[in-house]
Amino acid sequence: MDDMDRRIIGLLAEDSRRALADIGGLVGLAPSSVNERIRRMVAAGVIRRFTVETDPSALDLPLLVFLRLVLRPEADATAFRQAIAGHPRILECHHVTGAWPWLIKLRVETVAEIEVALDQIRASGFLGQHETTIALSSAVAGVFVPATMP
Amino acid sequence: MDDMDRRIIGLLAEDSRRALADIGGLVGLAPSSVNERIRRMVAAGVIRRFTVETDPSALDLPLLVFLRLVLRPEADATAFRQAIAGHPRILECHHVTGAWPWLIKLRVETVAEIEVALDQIRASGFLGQHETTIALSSAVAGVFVPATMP
DNA sequence: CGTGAAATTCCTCATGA
DNA sequence: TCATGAGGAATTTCACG
Repeated sequence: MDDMDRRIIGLLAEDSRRALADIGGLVGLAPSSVNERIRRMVAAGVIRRFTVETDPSALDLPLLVFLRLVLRPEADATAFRQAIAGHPRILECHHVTGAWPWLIKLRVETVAEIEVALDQIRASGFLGQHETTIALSSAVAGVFVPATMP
Repeated sequence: MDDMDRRIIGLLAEDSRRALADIGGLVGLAPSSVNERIRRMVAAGVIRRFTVETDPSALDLPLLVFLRLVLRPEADATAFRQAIAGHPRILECHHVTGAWPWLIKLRVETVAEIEVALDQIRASGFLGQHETTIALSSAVAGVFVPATMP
């Protein structure tokens, strides 16, 4: 991971379909050298995957929702992690500092779907107190990559 | 945006370097038809860009931080949006429901950088009360796409 | 670790159904 | 809207500096 690698990553983030020759021209390397660096970064896990950023509304997920919650006292955090992993609407779930130890970010099609998601989380049996926050607009929207179906 | 388009997007999200022939084989379409659908989705803005997902730690941004804040009463929300747009560490900034109207997500290299970022936001002159939350671990990490340099 | 050229694979585009 | 096929690019590989 030297500076050259970082420049290549920046260019790929902008447009990962760029030709190796183009990238090479911009960073001052032969196409095959660029190719070799990309191959290494993929192998090292620096690059996790080549993907597409999409418009969430076009995929019928216009609502961005944050859930902050505490688990029930007897809950097993490991089991909770597994219970929510793989939920198609949950984009992120973090264990965080503060009074509400869990922060979940999800995207849904309608407000009704918020309740459905909450019920599904509740079904794990670990849900304690919780708080729902809805995004009204976004000054910086973030990158949306659709879930991959299994 | 029919179901065929959705399947193609799912496959591209998984690996956007897949050959058109592969995708066509999986969804039952000729390579040129897949190409045409992708071209249309890019033109329509359904696909925003082809990009790469990376490991934030490998790019020296291991710390995930959430800021919740209120603006000062006299603050102009539009000016605030512009002030934070383009900040390299701010991945997301949403106007949300609830007692803390703004939610910012950022990635930084060290805890010291949290304070730097806060000071930069404060420099806009709009920052009121605020609360910092640090992610300890992530059950669902989310997708990290590095910022593109201007 | 980087290069350049050969060999392969892929994309593009015009045409027709 | 989709499929076919030819021509032109791009990627990949590899022997060498």
